[in-house]
Amino acid sequence: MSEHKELDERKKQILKSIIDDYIMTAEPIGSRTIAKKSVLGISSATIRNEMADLEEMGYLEQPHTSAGRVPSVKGYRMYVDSLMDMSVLTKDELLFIKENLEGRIDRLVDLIKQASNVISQITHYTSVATAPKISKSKIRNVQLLYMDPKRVLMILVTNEGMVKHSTIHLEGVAHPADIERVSRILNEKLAGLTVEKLNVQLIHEIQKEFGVSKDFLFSVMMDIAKTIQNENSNESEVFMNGTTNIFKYQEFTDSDKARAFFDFMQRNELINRIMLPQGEKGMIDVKIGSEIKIDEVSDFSIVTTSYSLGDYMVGTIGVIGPKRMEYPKVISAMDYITKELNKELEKMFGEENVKDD
Amino acid sequence: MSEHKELDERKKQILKSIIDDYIMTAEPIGSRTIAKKSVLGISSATIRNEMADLEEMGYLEQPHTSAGRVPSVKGYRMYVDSLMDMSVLTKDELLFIKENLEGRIDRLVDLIKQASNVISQITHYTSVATAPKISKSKIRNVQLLYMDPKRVLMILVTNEGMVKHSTIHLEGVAHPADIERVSRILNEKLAGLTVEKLNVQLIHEIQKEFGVSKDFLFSVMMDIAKTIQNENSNESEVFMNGTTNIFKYQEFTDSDKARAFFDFMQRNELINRIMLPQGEKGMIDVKIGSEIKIDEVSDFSIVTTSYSLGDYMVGTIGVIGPKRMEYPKVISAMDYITKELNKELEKMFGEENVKDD
DNA sequence: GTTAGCACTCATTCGGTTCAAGTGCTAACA
DNA sequence: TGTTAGCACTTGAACCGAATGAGTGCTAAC
Repeated sequence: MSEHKELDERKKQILKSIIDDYIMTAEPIGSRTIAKKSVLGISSATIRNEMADLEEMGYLEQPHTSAGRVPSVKGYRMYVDSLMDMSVLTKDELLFIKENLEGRIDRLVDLIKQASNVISQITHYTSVATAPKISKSKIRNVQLLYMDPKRVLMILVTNEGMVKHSTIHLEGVAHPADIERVSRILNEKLAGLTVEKLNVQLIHEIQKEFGVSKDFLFSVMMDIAKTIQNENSNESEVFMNGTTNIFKYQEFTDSDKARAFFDFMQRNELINRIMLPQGEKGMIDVKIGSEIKIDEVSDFSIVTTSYSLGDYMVGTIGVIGPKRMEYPKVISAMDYITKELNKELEKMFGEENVKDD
Repeated sequence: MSEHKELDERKKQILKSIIDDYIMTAEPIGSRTIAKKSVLGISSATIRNEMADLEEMGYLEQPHTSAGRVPSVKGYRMYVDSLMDMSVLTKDELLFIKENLEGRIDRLVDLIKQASNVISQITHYTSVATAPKISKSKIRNVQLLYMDPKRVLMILVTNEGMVKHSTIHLEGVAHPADIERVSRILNEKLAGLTVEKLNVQLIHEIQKEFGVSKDFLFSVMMDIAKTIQNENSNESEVFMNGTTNIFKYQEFTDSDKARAFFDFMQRNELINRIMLPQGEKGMIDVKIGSEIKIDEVSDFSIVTTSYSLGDYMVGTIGVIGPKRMEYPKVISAMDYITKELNKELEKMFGEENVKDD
């Protein structure tokens, strides 16, 4: 019974062994198993004593008296923070990632989807990604297209080449020629601006200069702002891959558990909550079970990190899997993939942004 | 033992009773159950005889000798084709559908997604919809935007107001002013055309008239065609709702079955196969178990129908659920929702198409 | 043609036994 | 004092056989 809370070296080794084993088997680990596998020339009885200590300290739990031990959240925490071996991806994995991310993808969202897809294939867990938020993005081009007397189609291209569109419903009646004229004016006046720059002054200015209807200008600008800021609302669009991987892990073969998982994965607001960017840039954030603070996923762990371009476009990618996740593997995969993704983003949009500023 | 294969009235009644019951309970149905519930003043022994006949004729099956009977695919087929009562949606359901489809949706795909969503909520099964195919659609507007010396963004608006975009990679180096000029020319020349009209002659014509680079024109046109025809390739984009409803049905609580279902639902090529438009316009197509001809879903039934606008835009919506599906309810829901959807599409795009022709 | 009655089948349930894994504790040992 | 062998004890899982009961098919009588 160590009277301080610091774990001595041997306890650490034992804890690590238990967790390594548990991650592979999902079965409670007994003292004999560790005694046999561990390099420490130590009997099972001694290990039993140590395990009792570790349980008392809160690193391990016992499903029932005659079963082996299972890691607690605190145990996993310790494991992730200071016990686990770092892992390296195999040559094949690195190649697989590169091949699937480099080059041939033109669209921002397709790239993100692909990154998510790659992560779930490499890790064998479920991966989630949120679409990038681009509130600080500049307007490259705005175009209004006459649809019918009551509707105008607004197409917006941001500096990154993202294309958004929406339909504007008119109060009055419009003529194609008018719409086209306003379209030209707006394109000229708004190009290069960020959403924040769209304000009442600007409307006045344009109105004065060109004599365009104030109401119409107002609804168009509102629409543009909404269209961009949709991306920026508290609910981002979410991409998922490998949800069925959950069935690979015995603790979720029970159909109630699986169901709970799928139900959770459909709840966008909750997914968004776990996907809030955490920590500093480039940091990989690990949350284990109850640390997530959402009851529905207290049996899971999530590993998230954010991708970005400069500081004006940000999104999050993550992995969700059982608490006994292969943390080393997931972390190294996420790290590498995020870097590749960032590189790719830089390639796609990097230079222009520098150039434009 | 009726010597002809035609079922007499009583057998039909019994078969219908059994299937009605089985749909509700998913338990094999015994002769006593039917004797008690049925209006025919007939003893269980007689029903036993009839059931034996029905089994011999292939309408029923017996999981094991001491169990009740279960409908066979042939039984369900008979039920769907001529036995079942038609159902009517409740006032609340009709209202729910109207409220969720009418008005307030601007975008084509959002409307389809919403229809799929509504179907899964009304039926409590999984619903699937394919994005509309629009190969015969006309070009309303084409625009090229200079991105950087090697890339041009092409934005295409179809007559229905669908916005598509893609990035064109250039061989040579382009100047913004050139791009803009070509953009104007193309917009003028291509507006109102269908994809099929984009051919080599047209390229020559434009080249002659404006002296634009042939290579460049060619790659832009290819891109436009590809962009529209993507929609028309053998793999449409698929929208799904209510996949987790599968857990509601006891025959799929077994996690292997659930897993098989989810695995299937991820296989786009298979979903596309079951979603091929069947039968005539407005027809509701029911396929039961093995009739689907895809092993992975031989435990399911699917009900599909297509939505359309004129004859140049078509997509399919469907429901997938257990073979013991509530066919009457699903069929009436699909029927009503498809009609609402078509009305909505007509409202969105109907008049203009007439006008443009 | 219908039905009562009965012997038979067979999946499911339930209690009890055994089994094996694992523990905690004690006592002996280095 | 820390380590270890040994042992009694706990407990979930697996196995087994009997009882249960839903349902059948068949026979014989109506």
